Amino acid sequence: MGSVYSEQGRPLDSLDVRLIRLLTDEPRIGVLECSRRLGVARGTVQARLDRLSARGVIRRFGPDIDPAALGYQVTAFLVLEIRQERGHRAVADHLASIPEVLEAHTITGSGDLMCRVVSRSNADLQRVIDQIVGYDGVLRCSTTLALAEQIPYRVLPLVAEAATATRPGP
Amino acid sequence: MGSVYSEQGRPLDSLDVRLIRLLTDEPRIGVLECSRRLGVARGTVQARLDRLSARGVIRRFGPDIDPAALGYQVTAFLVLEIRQERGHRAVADHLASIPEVLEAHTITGSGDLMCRVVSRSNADLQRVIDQIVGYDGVLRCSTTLALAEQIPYRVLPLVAEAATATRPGP
DNA sequence: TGAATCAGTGGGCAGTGTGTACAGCGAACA
DNA sequence: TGTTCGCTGTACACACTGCCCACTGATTCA
Repeated sequence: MGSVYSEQGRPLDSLDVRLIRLLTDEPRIGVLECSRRLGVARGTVQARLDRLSARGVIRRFGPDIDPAALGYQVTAFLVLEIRQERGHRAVADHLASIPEVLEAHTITGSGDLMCRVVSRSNADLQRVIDQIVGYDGVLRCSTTLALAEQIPYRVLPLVAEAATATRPGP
Repeated sequence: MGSVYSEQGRPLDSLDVRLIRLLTDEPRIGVLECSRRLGVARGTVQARLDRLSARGVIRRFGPDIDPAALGYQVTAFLVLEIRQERGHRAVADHLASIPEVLEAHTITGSGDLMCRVVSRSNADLQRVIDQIVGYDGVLRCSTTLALAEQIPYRVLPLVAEAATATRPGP
């Protein structure tokens, strides 16, 4: 069946990539400034942005919050084993109620759920973990601390790749 | 020693939280509109934003790209074991050269590096993994597929928590 | 081959937001 | 008690936005 997204309309072209890169580097600039930097008409930039948003490539323009700056300097990845008879949903709801849980995925392998949590300190992490395993749908929790961020989250290289990889042949 | 961030200036107050929430929900609105919605003066919003940026709480306002919309619908977490005698740096550099690697952390536990990668399909994931283990600094790679996103990445609850947790007593 | 469609261009217009400055005011602090 | 700091309200010049139009060039379709 492919997928909802697989059609992709037309793939990204180099202007899309340059636009995304520009906005990533200097997010506060407006459409007009973009058009000047990219050497195209303002309407073009506007149309490209509309299309990228409509296609879902650009999800939002929200502020990017740094948990560390809020005092949450410890990051950990937890793999949970759950009582499968109750389903993932209940556990996910429980996790969602804990602010320190930043994201959660169901996974393959020996565990059932993987989540990313933050805490104020290693000691504070214990409190968060206690909260998570306090729920009786959670059987086990194995914790992996993130020591240093070798590659901070990034998408730009992927965007560039997506544009070149799907470039139609001659 | 606390940490670089531990001082935190003053903690977030409720206006900060409401501002961040507002900008998250409707990122395209400007400072003036924010001030109207929040019922404060425009200068106040401007000052708060400046402070939040200066403190590093708001990292940027960049566009949030959805890899799935680019055709990268498979997400996986890889745990790498590396030749430690060469250090993490070389491996991290290698990983950084692969667009499908979205982030990477050094970790505690039996592995050395954990990274998040995306690919166009399960078959395509093999290609990405081959690229990663093709580098001889990488000894082993254990792969965990992310099946479903139970909690998409979020920070808002944490922001609210940070504000209430540090609220000064009466 | 001719018609239609679509993306891009360049221009204009009214309305609105931005950057910036300034004076006044209340609360916190020394 | 005086100072500092954050917030308010106001003002002004400038720039940008959203929206419109007419025109061009390329591609698709009949």
